[in-house]
Amino acid sequence: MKPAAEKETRAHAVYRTLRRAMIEQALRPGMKLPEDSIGEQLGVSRTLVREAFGRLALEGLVELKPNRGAFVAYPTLEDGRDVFEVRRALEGLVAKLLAGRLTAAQEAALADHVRREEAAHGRDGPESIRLAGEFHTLLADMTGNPLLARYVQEVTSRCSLILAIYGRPHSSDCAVSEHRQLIAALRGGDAACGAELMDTHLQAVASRALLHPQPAVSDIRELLAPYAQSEGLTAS
Amino acid sequence: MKPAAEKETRAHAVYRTLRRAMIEQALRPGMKLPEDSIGEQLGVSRTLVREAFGRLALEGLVELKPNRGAFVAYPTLEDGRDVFEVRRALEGLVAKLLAGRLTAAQEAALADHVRREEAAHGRDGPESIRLAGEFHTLLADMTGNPLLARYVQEVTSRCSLILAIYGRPHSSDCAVSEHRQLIAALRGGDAACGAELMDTHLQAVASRALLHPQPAVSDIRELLAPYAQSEGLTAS
DNA sequence: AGCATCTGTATTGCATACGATTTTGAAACC
DNA sequence: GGTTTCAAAATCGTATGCAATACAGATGCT
Repeated sequence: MKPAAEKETRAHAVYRTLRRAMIEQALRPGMKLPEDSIGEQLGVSRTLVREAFGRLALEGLVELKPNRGAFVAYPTLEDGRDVFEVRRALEGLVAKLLAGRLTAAQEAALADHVRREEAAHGRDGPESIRLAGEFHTLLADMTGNPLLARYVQEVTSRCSLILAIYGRPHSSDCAVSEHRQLIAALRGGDAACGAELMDTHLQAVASRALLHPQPAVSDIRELLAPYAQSEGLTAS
Repeated sequence: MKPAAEKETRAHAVYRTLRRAMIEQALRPGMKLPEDSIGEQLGVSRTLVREAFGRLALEGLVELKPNRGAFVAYPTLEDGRDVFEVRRALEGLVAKLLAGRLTAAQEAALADHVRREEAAHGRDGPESIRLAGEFHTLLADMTGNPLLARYVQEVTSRCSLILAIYGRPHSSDCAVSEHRQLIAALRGGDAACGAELMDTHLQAVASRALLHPQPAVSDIRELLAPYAQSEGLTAS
């Protein structure tokens, strides 16, 4: 009956929960992440929270200050420039690998995703940001290169943070049409053209990121509650 | 720039120890890594060993099987191809960024490193492999892009494993001269030329690792060696 | 003998405990 | 009033303990 799915440890659930909370900006850059309260809120012990922190730190989403605790990363503008630099190289490779090799099913999946992006576009809430990122990870997955896919996911996450800090409120407005163009170019099959378009798209995303300060923190528990529930984690 | 005088937690020391042991092939691909015995050997508790495992797993050096424990990763040939594919993209960027921008100090550091590579070249032991990898991480560090540097370090680590499994004994023989050429090209300042040379160098490394030719039958013994060892079987 | 089932043991997943370090905040001092 | 001191509280780093799972050898059945 069941396709022998992975058992998915709870530590990983905590990781995914926190990750999503950060991508969707429920947890804002710079916020303190106390092991105790987060564990309590998610119904797990500090051990698992720490495990998640370690992983998130490696992905650049949290910063671990020795003996002082974990914080949602607050990348500088220069960090942002570095990330985009790497991202362009990685996604350039994605485009090169995918150009002219998209299956019909893949094209459908992409079209479907863009449609969802469009639907979420009105309310430019957290979902819109997440979907825009997921378009790129979806493409990366299609290369069949797991390492490449993981790296793209990571730089995409980091970019979400950077946009959260420096991006203008309506920054993701025009992304949808650019995604459509990109799909068309990849279907066209010219690798150079696809890579080029990907590059200009990313440059556009990067340039949309300009200086813009952001508000401060509030209660972590409240922010996490909806995430905990949707991931199957229940507090006491 | 961050002052961040890291206090270097013991967990990180465990990580570095294990990492080096794997790069230098003291821990061979496929070996079981029991938390208890390793912790005992290193004088720390399982907690810290687990923490190190988590990090190493993310870097592809260990494989974590749920409820079964940690093993030194045993990448397939296809994994190897994927790694080299990403590696070429990343290091192509390194070359592009560095071309014509090497300071005198940097050139000196590179020359010095190549000299050390040459020195270690006679005994083609683990040290030779490690140094060859470190040349690339050294270059990546010089870009001043920490993310790029981390990725290059990671793919380099993974390549070390792959070479340990599939590489021929004298595979790193000619690498030194290629490194010299590369430095010269970067000093020359033509970005395209530097990137090109980096690419061919990496292709050469990859093909030396038998990624392009199929592994011959005679390699089977070597493929099985790590397994044999982890099972307590001794061939020769 | 060959195969399935059971049971003991080793090892992991996770929680908890405790000393160490940092932070807080109030009292003391200039 | 502003700064310094110092103790209490909060939080982290690490070790250890317990339940759950997986593995190996023994036992029973055909």
